[in-house]
Amino acid sequence: MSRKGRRRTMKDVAIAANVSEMTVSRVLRDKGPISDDTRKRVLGMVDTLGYVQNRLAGSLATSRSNQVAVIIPSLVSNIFTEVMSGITVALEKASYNAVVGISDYSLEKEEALVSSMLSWRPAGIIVSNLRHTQKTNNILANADIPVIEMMNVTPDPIDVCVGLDQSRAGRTIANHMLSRGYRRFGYVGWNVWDHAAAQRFDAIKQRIESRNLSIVAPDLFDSPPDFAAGKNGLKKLLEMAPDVDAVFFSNDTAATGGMIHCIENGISIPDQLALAGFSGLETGQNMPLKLTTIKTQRYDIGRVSARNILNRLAGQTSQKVVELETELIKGETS
Amino acid sequence: MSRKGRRRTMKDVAIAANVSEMTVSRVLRDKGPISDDTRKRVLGMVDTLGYVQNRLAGSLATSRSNQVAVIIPSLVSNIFTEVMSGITVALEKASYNAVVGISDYSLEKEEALVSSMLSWRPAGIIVSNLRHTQKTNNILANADIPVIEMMNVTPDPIDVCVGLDQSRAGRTIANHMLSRGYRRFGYVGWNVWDHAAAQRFDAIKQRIESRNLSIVAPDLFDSPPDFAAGKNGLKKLLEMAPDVDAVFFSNDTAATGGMIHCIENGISIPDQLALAGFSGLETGQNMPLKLTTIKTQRYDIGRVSARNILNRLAGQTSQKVVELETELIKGETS
DNA sequence: TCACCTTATGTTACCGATAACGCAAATTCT
DNA sequence: AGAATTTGCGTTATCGGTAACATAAGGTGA
Repeated sequence: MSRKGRRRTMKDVAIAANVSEMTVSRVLRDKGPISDDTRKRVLGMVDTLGYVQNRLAGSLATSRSNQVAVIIPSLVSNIFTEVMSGITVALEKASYNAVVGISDYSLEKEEALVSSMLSWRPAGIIVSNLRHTQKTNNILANADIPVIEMMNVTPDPIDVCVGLDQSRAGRTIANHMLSRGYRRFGYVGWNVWDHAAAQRFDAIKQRIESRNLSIVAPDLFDSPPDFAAGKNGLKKLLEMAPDVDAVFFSNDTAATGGMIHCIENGISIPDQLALAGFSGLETGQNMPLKLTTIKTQRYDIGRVSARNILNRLAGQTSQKVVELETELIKGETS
Repeated sequence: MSRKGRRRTMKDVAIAANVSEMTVSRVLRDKGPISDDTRKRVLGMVDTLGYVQNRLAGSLATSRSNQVAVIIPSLVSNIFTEVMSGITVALEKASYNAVVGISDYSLEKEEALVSSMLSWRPAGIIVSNLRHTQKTNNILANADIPVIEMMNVTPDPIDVCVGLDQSRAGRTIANHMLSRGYRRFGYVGWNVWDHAAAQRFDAIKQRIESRNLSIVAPDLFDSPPDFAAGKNGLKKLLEMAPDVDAVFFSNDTAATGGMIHCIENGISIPDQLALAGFSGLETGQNMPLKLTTIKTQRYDIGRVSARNILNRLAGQTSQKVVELETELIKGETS
């Protein structure tokens, strides 16, 4: 318990309990037959000495780890915090821990994070989206541990992908808005680095142009759109193109900001302007007008990704592509 | 580069480059004099073999690590995501990584996380708030690494605390609302597990009662209040106590939800009802009415906590208590 | 009673890196 | 030119655990 001096090791406990280090190890891992007497003695000494396992050594010896590396682009968006909840809850049940890295939507940072995290020899790794640097792809392909690419799906993932069909989601929301009769479209979003959002936008644009209509999509932001950016973005968009009658946002948070802009400026929704978001966050559904959006299973993406890793560590196989359903929420903003 | 076979080690690289393992190690860590020729040969082999360092071994040998453990109560609240940003940005500059654990506001989970994370021998640890189980306190006190308790301040932290004076913040906002002339107060929050919120509430209550006024504070939630809970909580509060003229929320997100409730129900702010939040989130300041709140330096709490650890690892000492300023935002909701 | 199986523990050899020290060749100094 | 450094690299021991095998004591069945 003393503050000074070097850290306690198994040897200290072993000597104090008058057994071998191996016996201490066995007691702590509940392996092999141990007499009640020794167990008690060892655990007692662990406690009085304040011994804390060194998993560096353990993991090195067994080449096993209970850590799963997770790389997400951002913590600011509620999307990824919900995904993280799904992951941590699923891992926790199996006494695994998530080690999180934030890439800030930068593929270079992602590459650095992947290298750095793999050097700790995690049991598995979860990365976001499908686009990576060539080197990242290489490293992941040779990592020899389960690799999940989450959020999006593709026929040829590095290992396994868990997510939703972003293009189909884009088409669905576009079709809905078209079917509601809107004809002059705008887009408030940020596609530069967010490849999934870009994919949705492309699908939206394609649907709209296939009807010989067009969509105003100015490049408004240099960072992922949050509430304030959505509010401000809509304002700017309306200055540039005052006649749009429906606006797509790249996410619900931005769309909610847009709704506040309309409320503040007496723009009547959906008569004057219709709004559509993406994600189906609680907040959007609790606004004065329920937001039209696509509901995604964010928590489940995390949960399923984590479970997939755990299952495979337990020897099971899995499909390469796990697609989760989305659902159109018609809402009151369109 | 081959998929099969065991992981590459330094030995593989050493043999391939025709040098000793030590030389490979030196090249990779940029230590000691190495001829350009050897360096090139080694790095080339590292690349072609796809060698990834094993930091378990390295860290074990040096008993040094570039990981900092961070335990936060939740990711759902924007507060902690901003704190996390501050931490990761600060650590990143020094090539350190944060390893995050979520305690879900449970002191028992926190205890388990602390044990688990310390077993990986991080360079330092950051925990949230000041209240921990006795065992957690013991473990942290004996951890022999920098320990930061963040968000709150106390004269006797385990090691160092970085945060704000929650009680003073509570008094400040209470004084402001009193000075605006409100007299029938309500509170929408969740104090059961969030000790910092409870501290603020106690201070608010004390101020109010010192004026011989009272505050209606029903126990409305069993989970930290988010947007929907704030909206719903205000509704319930007003059913129970229709005559309140000012409501404190335990955070801005909930207060924003409350504002939406008022907008939907034609409750005029602040004439009929005044609202006060806590945190000073962007969103609250972008609502139709700027929220009255206390602005806290969340990003800085994270940044300063991380820097404090880095500085002390570099041999510098620091004060035990680092208090960050708060600022009253008078807003338009009071 | 003896071979045989449990049960409970100890011994030895590693896991994959790095610290500390050693030493030859090349360079600089006097 | 010979001594003193410096440069460039190798050897050995060690970090703190665990797998695999060994071993001693006690119980069991024929």
